[in-house]
Amino acid sequence: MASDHTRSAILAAAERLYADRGFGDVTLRDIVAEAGVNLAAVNYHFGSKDELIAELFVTRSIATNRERLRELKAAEEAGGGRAPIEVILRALVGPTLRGCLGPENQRSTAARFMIRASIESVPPIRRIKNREIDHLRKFAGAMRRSLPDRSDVDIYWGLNFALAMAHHTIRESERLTKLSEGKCDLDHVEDVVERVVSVATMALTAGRTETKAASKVAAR
Amino acid sequence: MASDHTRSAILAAAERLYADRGFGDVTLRDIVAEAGVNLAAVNYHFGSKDELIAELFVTRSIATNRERLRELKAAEEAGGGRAPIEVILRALVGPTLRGCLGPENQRSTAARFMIRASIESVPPIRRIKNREIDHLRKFAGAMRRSLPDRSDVDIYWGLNFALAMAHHTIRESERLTKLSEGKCDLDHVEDVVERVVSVATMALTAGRTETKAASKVAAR
DNA sequence: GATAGTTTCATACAAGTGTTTGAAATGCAA
DNA sequence: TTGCATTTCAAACACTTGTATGAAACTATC
Repeated sequence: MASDHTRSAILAAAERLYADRGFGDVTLRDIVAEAGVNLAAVNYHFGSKDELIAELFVTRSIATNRERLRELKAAEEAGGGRAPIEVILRALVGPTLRGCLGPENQRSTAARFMIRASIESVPPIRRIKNREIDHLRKFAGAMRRSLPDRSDVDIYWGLNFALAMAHHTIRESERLTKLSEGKCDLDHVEDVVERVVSVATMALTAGRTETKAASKVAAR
Repeated sequence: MASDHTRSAILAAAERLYADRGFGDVTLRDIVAEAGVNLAAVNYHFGSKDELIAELFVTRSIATNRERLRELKAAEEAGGGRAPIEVILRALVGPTLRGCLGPENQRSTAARFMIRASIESVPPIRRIKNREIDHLRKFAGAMRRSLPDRSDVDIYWGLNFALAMAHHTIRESERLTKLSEGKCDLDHVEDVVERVVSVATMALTAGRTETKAASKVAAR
């Protein structure tokens, strides 16, 4: 393999264009024009358009997942195999939020790309996301160890809600800013992380009889 | 206007196909074949493909919004202009969840269509969703009246998280079922509603010093 | 039952898509 | 240099897409 020049030029151009304009209206011709390479180069180097998109997404998401697991492992080792639930949740939602939020003008191309991927959900990306379950199971396991009294159902719901808050906040960050007339500050990412972690922790630790709603569920 | 037959056949066929196969790979030709009408009928009756999609989505979402506001208004009138926060949240997420979850084999076409719309987010639908802010403001107002001691920021974050949990649970219902190996039961919709309402209520009412994470946020 | 307005239909159009092809250029080893 | 594999390139291919057209069929009114 000579120098990868064409290959990485395509990857960079594609990520930039998808980040800026979404998957919907970026064609291979747009990408090769931006990269300054020939149209056939995409199929030569990647096989197909979908495989190009998949490679972009896989690269970024394994980076995020590695970061998540690194934080999780560090926390569990520090706690002798059992980490506080807040720390686990922070390892779960922190990397994603840090990767996608922050001052808009200094958001990396990678971050903007991942936001697009989260909003538009194109087939090759959906396929990859479906394989993420094993990764989530590791977090479910850590949460179970952290909260041995909680039922599996409660653990899964807590996990689900934590991801919900993080992803939805990313997806709808523009709308939240507009709705709150700028009062909700999404540029201080660590504050957002703490808000999400805080609520998810409450969801997971609240006594079953603390609220009418919760007890109603638990009583079934 | 004669009999609307063609027009409503197109609407029904389109909704069914979009619900089953998503927006990505349903063409006008698929729709007219399913509806048993001529290809040109779509442009004659709706102007364009996008306007057809928009009409489908608008119809369904104003129905949901009307139901939400009906519940909200009833609650506020019963409480003399101030409703309990749980009831407000239930009015916010209840209609959507009831419309989109429930036993899979008895989910209406409309429900499956709305799930698709929530997952795929195609341009004409995104445009409509952007106009939903005014509608959400009404809920923000009711929540402020219900919790006069809470800051606007907290209110908006609570609203955001409530919607996050509802929508994410709908979008990822399949994954949650798989992840939890069926332990999280999404068929009993009212239980799901109560879980979401319960967590959102905690998020909105928890004392600022109840958890370390929350106090950290409030201290800024 | 003729007429005007609406609706349907087969067909064509224009444009854009990802992909393939086969030859030309390039790089590299012997 | 020669020979071989890799990479680039322009061009064409094969299709699909949404939309437009103009004639035909229909419907209701007078």
